[in-house]
Amino acid sequence: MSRLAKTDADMVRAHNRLAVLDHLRRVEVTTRKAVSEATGLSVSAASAICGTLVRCGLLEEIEEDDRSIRRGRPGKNLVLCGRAGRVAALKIAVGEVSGRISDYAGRPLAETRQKVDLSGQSGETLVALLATLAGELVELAAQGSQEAPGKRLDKIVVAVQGKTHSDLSGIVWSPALKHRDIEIAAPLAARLSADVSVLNDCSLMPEAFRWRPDFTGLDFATLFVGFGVGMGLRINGATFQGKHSSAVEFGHINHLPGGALCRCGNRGCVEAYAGDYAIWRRATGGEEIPGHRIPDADMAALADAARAGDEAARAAFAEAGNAIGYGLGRVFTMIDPLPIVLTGSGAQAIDLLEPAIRRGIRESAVDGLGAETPLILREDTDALVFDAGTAFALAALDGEFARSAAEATEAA
Amino acid sequence: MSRLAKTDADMVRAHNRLAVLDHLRRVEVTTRKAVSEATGLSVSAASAICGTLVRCGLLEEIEEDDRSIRRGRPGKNLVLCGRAGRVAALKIAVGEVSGRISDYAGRPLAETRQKVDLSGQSGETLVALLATLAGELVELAAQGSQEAPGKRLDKIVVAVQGKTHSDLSGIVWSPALKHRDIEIAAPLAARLSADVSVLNDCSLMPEAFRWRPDFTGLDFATLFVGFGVGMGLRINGATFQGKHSSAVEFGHINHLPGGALCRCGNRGCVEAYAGDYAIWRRATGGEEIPGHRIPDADMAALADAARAGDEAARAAFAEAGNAIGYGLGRVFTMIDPLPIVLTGSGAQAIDLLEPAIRRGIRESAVDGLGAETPLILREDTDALVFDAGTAFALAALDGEFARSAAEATEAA
DNA sequence: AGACTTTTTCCAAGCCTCGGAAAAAATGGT
DNA sequence: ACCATTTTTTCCGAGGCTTGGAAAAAGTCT
Repeated sequence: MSRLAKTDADMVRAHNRLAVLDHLRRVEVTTRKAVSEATGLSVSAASAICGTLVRCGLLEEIEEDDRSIRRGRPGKNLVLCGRAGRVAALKIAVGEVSGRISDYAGRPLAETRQKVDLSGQSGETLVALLATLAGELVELAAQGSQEAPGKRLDKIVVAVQGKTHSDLSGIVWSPALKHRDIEIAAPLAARLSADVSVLNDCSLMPEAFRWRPDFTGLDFATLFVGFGVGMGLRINGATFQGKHSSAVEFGHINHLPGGALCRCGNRGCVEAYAGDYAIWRRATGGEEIPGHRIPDADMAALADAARAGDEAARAAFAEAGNAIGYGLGRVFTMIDPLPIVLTGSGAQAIDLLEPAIRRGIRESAVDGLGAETPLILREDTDALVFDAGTAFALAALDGEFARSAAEATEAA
Repeated sequence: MSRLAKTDADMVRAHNRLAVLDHLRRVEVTTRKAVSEATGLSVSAASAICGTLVRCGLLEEIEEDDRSIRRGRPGKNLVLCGRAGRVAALKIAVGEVSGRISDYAGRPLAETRQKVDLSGQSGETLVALLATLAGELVELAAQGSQEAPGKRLDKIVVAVQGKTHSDLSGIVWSPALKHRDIEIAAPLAARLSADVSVLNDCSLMPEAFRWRPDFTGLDFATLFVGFGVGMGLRINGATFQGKHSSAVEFGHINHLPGGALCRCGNRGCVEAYAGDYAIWRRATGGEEIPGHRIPDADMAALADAARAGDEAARAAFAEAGNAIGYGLGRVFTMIDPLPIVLTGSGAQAIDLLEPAIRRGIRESAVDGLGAETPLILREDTDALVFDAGTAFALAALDGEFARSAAEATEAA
């Protein structure tokens, strides 16, 4: 009925514990006093909460000879306890699955990658594949350190190229798979007895910067330009998740009515100009959509040709940049001019794209606002997705721990 | 530093009081028991809070012979107390200022409207004009009821055509005014000793539905099509406010690269096809932007001509619908397919626009998603803006009351 | 070794909300 | 007319969390 729910002491406790955990995510190491200052809690309350979290096993006190020449009683250093949990970020892409496992402190423990032809696979096979991948990661992590062998995962995030359900339960459609509507979260959770969330890779990306001090309070967009074109948005401090498609389908925002043919069946989408296949066909004079994915090496070669003066290649990249620029201009007009984090093969060809991108923004945004927006390059897309999935998982875990707060029953 | 702030008993109290007030905004009349059920608070807590709010003068108990044939002790009816405050919604448009004053219960007390040539006015004159307008409204309201004469306003919302500062302090630019960067909130607040917020009219519109049960939890867009084209968004239960321009500049989302000339100086904006002036020049074969605002009567006549079979007029409306449709398709691709509340002169010509709008959405959104989205007409734009401004003001007032909670010192 | 400084812990107090019991206010049956 | 029943409201003690100040702890400086 009512939109506003009540609040009580339990929620106060959970909220404040989460505030403490959130602070630790940002600073790595802190003291009770610093927690008090960062959160606004009284020193008594901050100290009490820290004490509880240490007893819960979420935090631990470490001896660290900071030895800054300060007088007075030195603060006890507190850090997140890696042993409190484990999360995995898995990634489903065309012809490949990969993943990273991290401990509760966010330290990566292991990564793995596996080429595999997914296209014809059923949902069960895919879930089995992911379960195996997760098992491998746990195995690899166990080799690294001898403690807590065979420990289960607490939370798994699956990042998928393509459209996912907004309830994080599975895949609606993916270019990596022939089948549609594949349920992932429930069956994978049952197999691994871990919480599973399935999200679109691009819309997840802003999570990678969740605790980065230089991005705190900043709204920005992540832009993937490669075989497809996708976007993630951080607005008002929250990562945007649509109700319907879960993602900002930037690549399918119409660029030119009745324009070039896109994989989605429509005409004139941004992707139909800026996707790898679009740049390729434009440079090679085709109009069809290539049946195969253009290898990264081929795209790199094409970029080099453009740099060497190949006119068709130059024009193809310029047209791609123009479509991206107009798309960004449209987004900026709607939302706000935003800094852009760029990744994918487009980041490698940024020298060819940037002038056209900025010109496109200038021509399409009111007062050309946003044409000078910062462009931050992150060439390693996989790392970005792993960072994002891990942050998403850890944030969710923090929330659960803050709520449940199982105080460890200590001996004597 | 940290993004998460602490919570304490004060915030719990404020939050729960706000939950009670929010419930009352939705139901008009309630009882302590019903409050408990709606908010999730225990009956004791709900009763205690209601008691306090009654003593604060925000709520009052009324005798109402509901006389439904129920046994048991009848609940005491509670309603918002109109005398607890007064808010005004003012509107600045091209050649006109208008306003409505309402009591704390949201009941309109008076409205006024005044044709005036604003274009060359300075900021001081504009503020003086608004102050006079507000004074008139207070006067009119005092005539209606004899109690509390000369009572001041608690909160004023100024809705403006054009771009406003995101801190709600004033106008960046408006088609109604020649001057730019006009400070409104501070000087008007000083004159009237009331809190003042300045917002874009279109982005404010979703607030009109804030407490409407049929819109609760629903994301939707409000679309104004008239002399300009603007949009308001309600996303994830919040009315979207950009950091930079405060508004979704839907009218200036690019429709066709290098297309028709727009008032903003760019080419190909949606407004350059769908604004009154754009439809007019297209129908009359011009390419220039008319120097004057096309009167509503002329637009109505043009629509009638189109209905009577005038080909140029039909084509002009169809082209406008197409641009709107592509614009919506682009928005839907980014955000989500959303129901649309349509207002402005475009609502009067919806029969001419709708087919082209839906075709445009179908051609530009992925899978044509959103082409069948509900289109809700609200022909009275002023009423919509007043509703929205009033709701915005009352919501802000509720928040302040819930926080401050000045318990009235009762005699004896 | 003693004075000083800074961090941490401890304790009583204040606010909320909660749950159950008691009171209040009306209806229905005998 | 009176008593049992039903439903709403109020009252009261308990529990939980934060607060502020005092006391304790753990170093540095002279």
